[in-house]
Amino acid sequence: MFAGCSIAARVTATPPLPAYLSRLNPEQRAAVETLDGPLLVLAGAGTGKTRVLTTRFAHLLMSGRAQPHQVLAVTFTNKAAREMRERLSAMLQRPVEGLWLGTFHALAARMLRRHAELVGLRSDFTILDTDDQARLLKQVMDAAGVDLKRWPPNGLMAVIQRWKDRGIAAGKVPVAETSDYANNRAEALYAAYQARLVALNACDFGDLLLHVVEILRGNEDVLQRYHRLFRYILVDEYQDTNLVQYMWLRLLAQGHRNICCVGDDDQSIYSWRGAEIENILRFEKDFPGAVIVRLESNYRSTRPILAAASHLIARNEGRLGKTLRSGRNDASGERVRVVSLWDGDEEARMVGERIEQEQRRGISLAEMAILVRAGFQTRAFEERLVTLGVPYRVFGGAKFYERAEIRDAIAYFRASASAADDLAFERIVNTPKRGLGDTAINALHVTAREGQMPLQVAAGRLATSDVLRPRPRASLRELVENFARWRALLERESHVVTAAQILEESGYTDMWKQDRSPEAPGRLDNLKELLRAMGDFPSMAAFLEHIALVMENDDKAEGDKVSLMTLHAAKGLEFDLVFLPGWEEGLFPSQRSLDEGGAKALEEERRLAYVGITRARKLCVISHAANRRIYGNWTSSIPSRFLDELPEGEVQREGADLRPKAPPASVFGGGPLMGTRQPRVIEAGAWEVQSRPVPDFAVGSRVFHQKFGYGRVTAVEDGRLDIEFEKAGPKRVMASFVEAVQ
DNA sequence: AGGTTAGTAATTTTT
DNA sequence: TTACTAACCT
Repeated sequence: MFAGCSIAARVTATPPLPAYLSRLNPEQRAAVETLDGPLLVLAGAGTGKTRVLTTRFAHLLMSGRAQPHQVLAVTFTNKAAREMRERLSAMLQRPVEGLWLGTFHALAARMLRRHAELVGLRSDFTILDTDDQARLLKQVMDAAGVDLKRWPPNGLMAVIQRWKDRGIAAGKVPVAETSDYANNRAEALYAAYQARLVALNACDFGDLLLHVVEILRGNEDVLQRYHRLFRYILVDEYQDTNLVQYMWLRLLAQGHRNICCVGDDDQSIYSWRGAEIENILRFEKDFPGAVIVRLESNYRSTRPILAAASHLIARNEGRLGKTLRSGRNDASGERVRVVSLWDGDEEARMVGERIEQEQRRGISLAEMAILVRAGFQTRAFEERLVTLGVPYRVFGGAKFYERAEIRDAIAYFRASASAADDLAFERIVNTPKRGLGDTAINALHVTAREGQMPLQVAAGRLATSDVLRPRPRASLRELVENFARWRALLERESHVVTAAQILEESGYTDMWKQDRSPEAPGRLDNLKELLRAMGDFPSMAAFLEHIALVMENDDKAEGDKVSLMTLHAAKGLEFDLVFLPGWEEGLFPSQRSLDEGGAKALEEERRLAYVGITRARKLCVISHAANRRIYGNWTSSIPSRFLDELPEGEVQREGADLRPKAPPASVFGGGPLMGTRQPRVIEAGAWEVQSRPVPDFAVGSRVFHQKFGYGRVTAVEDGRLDIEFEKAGPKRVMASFVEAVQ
């Protein structure tokens, strides 16, 4: 009884712990409760990052530290933003309004609309998609007389994008960041492109952040306003931020410095998109006095999986350092499998068999995934799964809003809503075909430029002049009349009804109805889906404003299906069973990455491997094939160096007899790869050499190959043979895989 | 103007 | 191998 009293007294002495905090482990609680000052949360894979983020947000509100609108919460994807919003309102048990929660781009766009005039835009500026950007840039280059064959627009696009990622505005390119593209004309073209954007009252994705940073830098009063507004800043996936995003955050965090960044340097895999891993590595320097909390208790994977991932990633030099430990009691489990196979077909067969086997053992297909380095690798597995009748779903590919039919439809809507939207009008002026070819389009541009008018107005002029032949002239007249009518209709009818009418009357739906290709019905479905989605918005203007930034990806997770996707697309997901095929030098790590980025790129490839392994909860099956058909011809490959970097004790090797000997000269040739590579140690037994000695082959000798059958040697080079096969035609194969006959 | 063919290039893609 | 683009023919 006395004991009972004293416990009661102690409980009432400290305020009761809110339920949402009691569910956290100590390190997670530290991440949630360290509210003031800069905080970096290093969240290893599977350590409850999302839970910490949302709990921290909820804690800020519940403890009365901030009102919902006083917290700036930034994510990279719409999906992450949506998830955070949903979990937050579940935690607070009410819908939350007025949040500054969204993607970098959406939040920047929201700010930019408020201050657009400070960078020469109107607040109703259009956000261009990649396609519009490319076309506009091409026009600018064309006008500047650049030889587009010699200097592909995509190259300049990349240069400009990189500048924007790094916070460099047109006219302010530092000497160290110049590009020799098109004989040093890149800077001038950048300026011309930006001028065109302003003239069109438009900006691209990169501009959203860059413009806002310029505004915050140049307008103290605006900056002050945001300092007063945001008391706390939360950032997700900090390892993926680029320089301009960092600048934006830094400007906003000046003063109170209540910035909490959550991320994992070991999962930084987007440097090629401008992400700077240095941002997270130098957090302490950027924000002196910063607290760092490491989340290292992993609740996702078995011990061997964690051990394999940790051992591999420990090879990287540039990392803050973190060790995943199992947070579960039941964490023993099966060793990671490394399976060696003869060729890609056999690899696909192996994966298919194991999928069926595991399915029989009660694991659902939705809990299995095949994760590949590059998109084209999914094909072999698709073919196999189709043969087996195993349902699967391929993630990635074109996003809903990136599909041609969706962009076309939106272009119609944009051009209807605004006669000044030249890019939209130009996109659909001859879609469906209206007999308006190069001559007509050129005439349109000339008229528009001379009269300083939008293309649609120019089209009206041309329709009543005799510059064009009768047929295109009539087409233009009809189109101009249509747009005028649709614009009027938009004023008095619902935007969904109008949209449906636009697609009908323009002949756009008919175009797809008459299309015989197998994709056509799907495209019509997508258009219907688009119209349905429009209903969620109050007006056409509201719909168009949001579409560029927040149109969702189409992949609905319905049905029990195996997931097929790239390693990049898999970040943030988890599965019971994960297949990681194609672990071969050249493919993974990717030769191209290594060529372009050297040692740093190799570390990023290794992080990609780490991401892949840590997606698995129960079993991870890694494989490589000795032979693979790449772009139509057979190539032999050596196992990925990453396979040597797995801890021997946690790994079970299978199918050793088919592996080729240690790298003779790699089929990928010398090149930078050889320069950046560490010398490999081939453990005896691990990569068992074929017992049969490799005989010498003379040009002209007759040989047999397991896969291609009989053939005659036409050339011998460095352990490889060019062989003219009787059935399979000319191939280049490793000498060790053929045997001499007669 | 529009369809056909030959030539060439080929990762990863949050917005 | 495939997919996209640019010249080329009708």
